[in-house]
Amino acid sequence: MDDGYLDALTIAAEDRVSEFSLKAALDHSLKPSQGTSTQALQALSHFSMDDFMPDFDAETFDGGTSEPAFQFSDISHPHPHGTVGIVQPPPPDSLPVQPVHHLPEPPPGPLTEARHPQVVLHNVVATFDTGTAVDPRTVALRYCNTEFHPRRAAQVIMRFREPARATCLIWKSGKVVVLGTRTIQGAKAIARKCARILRHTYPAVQFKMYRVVNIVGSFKLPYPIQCEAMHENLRESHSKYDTEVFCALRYKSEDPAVKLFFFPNGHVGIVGAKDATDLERAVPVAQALAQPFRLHLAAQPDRPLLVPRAMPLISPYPYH
DNA sequence: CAGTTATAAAAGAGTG
DNA sequence: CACTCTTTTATAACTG
Repeated sequence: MDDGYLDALTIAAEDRVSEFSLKAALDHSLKPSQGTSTQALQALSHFSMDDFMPDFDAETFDGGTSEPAFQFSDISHPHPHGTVGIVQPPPPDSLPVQPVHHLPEPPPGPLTEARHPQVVLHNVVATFDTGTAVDPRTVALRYCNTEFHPRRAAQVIMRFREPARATCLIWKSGKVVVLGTRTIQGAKAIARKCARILRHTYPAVQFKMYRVVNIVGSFKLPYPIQCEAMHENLRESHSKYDTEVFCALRYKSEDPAVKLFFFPNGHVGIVGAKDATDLERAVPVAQALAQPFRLHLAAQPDRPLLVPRAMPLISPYPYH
């Protein structure tokens, strides 16, 4: 590690430029012999953390003037399908977030929770095309909070401060993958933010072909499940249950086209959803599949319970 | 406590 | 040409 590198790191720390970005730039793009530590620092120091990740403002963002493709309607207005029955996970150290939109009035009865388990959205994956060739190395050099390991992968990783761990993967073709947001609208906001940031360097950057490709969510059934018995009752092509490998029953749903994970404690994971409707429709499907195999601990004490090998149910549940 | 197991999805370079 | 890798995310049992 040469002196120029250490100097650059020191000054970078003072300038609030991230160390790993500078390090990546030096390691993968620049040679100390060329005196490029200073060069890299100069390039990076043009951008402070706030320049790089300004708070999103739907009113001023991109103005919506130069490119008709930029529409803010989906940010300022609810999703066409709404987010009925879907809530965001509560932020740490705060009260649970209530659903944004109105839920239909639940039918009377004690099983309200069982009839309307609330799906929590955990991750959204989306893609878009800037329509312009991008040099990953240049992007890694120009912006802080980017990561580029050309020997490991071809894309530049651009991480965002808000929401936490929101990430964009940028390829030299100009195509971008957006990851890590917990709302469908948030993914598009990050995508647009990425496009705007790239436009600093590549003025021709557009925002084309945006689409959500995958949504991950989960919900809790109010009873434990006999996964072994459930698996035996399902078509072999659609159900996989091998506790030696993974402790959940994996179910391939066709409508909606998602993968469901049934955990013995009643947690159900949903992956592969394309929109909020897929998540909503997965709930009754999962309920119908699991209901006949819920554990009735107090009902039949004489019958031995089918206990999954890898996950013994230790504590009794208050369901009869 | 971190990593492994499994899952979807996109991108594209790299490997067999 | 078909995979693998990389990234994100929840879920939970198990290993080091």
